[in-house]
Amino acid sequence: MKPKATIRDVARAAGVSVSTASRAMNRAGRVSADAIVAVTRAARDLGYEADAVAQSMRTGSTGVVGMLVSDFANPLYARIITAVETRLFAAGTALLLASTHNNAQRERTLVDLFRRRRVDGLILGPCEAESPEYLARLAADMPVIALDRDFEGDNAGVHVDHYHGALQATRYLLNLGHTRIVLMTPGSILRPGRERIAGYRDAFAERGVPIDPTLIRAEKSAMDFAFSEALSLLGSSDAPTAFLCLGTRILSGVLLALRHAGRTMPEDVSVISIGDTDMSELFNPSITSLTWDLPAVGTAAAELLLQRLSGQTPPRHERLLLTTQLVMRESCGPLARAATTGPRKLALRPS
Amino acid sequence: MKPKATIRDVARAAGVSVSTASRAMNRAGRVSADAIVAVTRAARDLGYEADAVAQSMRTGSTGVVGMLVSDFANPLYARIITAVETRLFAAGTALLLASTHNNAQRERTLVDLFRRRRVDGLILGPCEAESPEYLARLAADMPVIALDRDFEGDNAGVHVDHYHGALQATRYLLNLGHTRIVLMTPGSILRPGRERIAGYRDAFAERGVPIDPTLIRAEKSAMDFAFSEALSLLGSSDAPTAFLCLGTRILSGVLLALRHAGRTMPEDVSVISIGDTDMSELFNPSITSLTWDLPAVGTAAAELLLQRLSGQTPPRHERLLLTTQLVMRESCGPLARAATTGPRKLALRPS
DNA sequence: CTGTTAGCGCTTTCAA
DNA sequence: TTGAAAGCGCTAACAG
Repeated sequence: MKPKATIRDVARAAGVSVSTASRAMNRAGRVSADAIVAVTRAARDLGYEADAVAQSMRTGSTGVVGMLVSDFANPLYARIITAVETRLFAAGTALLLASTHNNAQRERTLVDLFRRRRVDGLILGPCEAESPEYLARLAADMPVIALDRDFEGDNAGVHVDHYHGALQATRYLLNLGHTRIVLMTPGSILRPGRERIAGYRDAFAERGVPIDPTLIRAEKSAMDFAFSEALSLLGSSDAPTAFLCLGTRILSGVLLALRHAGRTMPEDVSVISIGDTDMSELFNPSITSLTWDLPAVGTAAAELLLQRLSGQTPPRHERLLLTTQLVMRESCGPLARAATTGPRKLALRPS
Repeated sequence: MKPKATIRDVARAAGVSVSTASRAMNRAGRVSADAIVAVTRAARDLGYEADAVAQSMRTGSTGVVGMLVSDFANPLYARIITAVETRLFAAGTALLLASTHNNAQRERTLVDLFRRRRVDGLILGPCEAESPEYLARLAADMPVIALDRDFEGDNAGVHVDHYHGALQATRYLLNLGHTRIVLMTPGSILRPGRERIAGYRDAFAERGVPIDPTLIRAEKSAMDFAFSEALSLLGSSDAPTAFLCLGTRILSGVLLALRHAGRTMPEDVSVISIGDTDMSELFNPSITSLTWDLPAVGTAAAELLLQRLSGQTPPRHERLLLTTQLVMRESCGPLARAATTGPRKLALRPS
């Protein structure tokens, strides 16, 4: 573990001063061709790598961006993060990643940690108990790009049009004759949750169909929670005939509940999932999915941040709205009379 | 965006010198209770946050660890990373994450980037074209924990016992009467690939069953690749009756191929998947899975690294070997004569 | 127990 | 075009 070469070593080897060495390597200011050649050679020979910490100290910029999401094992976030990392890498910027576990307390701790580390900017995914004021205060201190979060003041963010997504998906199910439609989405405190509930409500309102509020389950997104919720709903006298599962883990829980209750898709129950994962595509029957361009979210977020970092502070409150698509597959069917009134069918396929 | 308070401001406000302020906040050396109180108060009042960059500069340690995996959208890695992050967070260490896309060139670029950033240590997932010498050289410079990689010299790592895993899974299929068993795994250049092939071979050898090398497909792990490979195998005259799908995307590709070819599990073809994902559990039929404790891999890696960072350089070449388990589900069945000789059945379930 | 001082490695005025 | 020197914010000798 030999001590790393410093710029002084390079300067000495090249027979110039440190400042010339610095200028030569950064191609900044006026430097003679001779100096550039000598310094470059010396640097290569010594295996010199500029100390990013010292550079940060001097320049005030770390070349590091922090990103916080609730859970990066969630495939939806994973794809967004991948896109962010790809874009940042192209810009030579590193990514400091941490998970909030949907815990506001932890989020703050992490933000403080990142701030202390002098990250150049922050990308924040949705998190429980988000407070727009908190965000606004934070954004006053450093560039912040929010994903699907409400903002106060003029700040940048990337939003997905969950409202119209939920509207469209609910309409689709209503068109198939369903009215006992369960909406399951993570937290109504979060923007996506609120938007989805609004879309769902409006779809019902359009038809003049009254809403059963007990069918809106906007709480935890854990699989076991979704499982027990779905199971109890399915066991009720006026059981639902369709599920809008707007969370990866929620979908898993509902599918499991369906199997336990001996219901089949789409005969007994119609299901719409979220995000176009392998699961939705490969499941048998394949699952109709409400989705959007996940990588675009990540790329846009990174792009927005990079732009701001490069000083091109655009109109500040730049916001992107991405639209959703409903990918039609086999998991939805017209409402079967039998499913709501007649005796319940037993398991139709091996479970 | 008010300028952040520095330790000088704190010292002045507390009426002490910077060094006393520093000592008070770091609880290092001898400091009077009075000083601690005054400094703590001043720091709080000023909203002081120590500049981690300056601290790193001075102490030589950044409190940041770098991690490189081929693809963090892969749910298996995602779970490992989650565990790593959780453990590191508990230790106040941050995680710099990047994806190699299984590209040796990119891996080196990233390692250099991280080194320049003076990360305290590195956790490296498997990557194509890994070279043990490269790793050894790297590890001479900084603490490196390798995951499922071959090492030269004495270095630490966490390994999964893919050999016995593949052995056990292959035995299981052989016991069911299968001999036309396809082994699909990412890259035979990587340790996991090599180990699995060895386990597969040895299981056949135990029975004295000859191996058909064309059934070993250890190349790319892309879904479309797996799909076309599986489809062509299924279309051959002596089609396989079982698939060992040792990659998340590989499983997806094979399942899709099965559907396209109109084969059903487990009647026509038996399938074993990897990693205990929702997909394996929820698929219909549920899929027998070769798995291991993913979070344990991450926790162990973080632990090993943290240990080394804290100076307790243990016997150096500390290596952990994790065992695999075969989770029995419904996707495997005894070899059906009809499947290999008689006319092929058409799709049995709606696709 | 506390203050003074010397840098960590780098970039960037400022003069030459 | 180049070099000398200052100093980013912090910690750690060292002297008091």
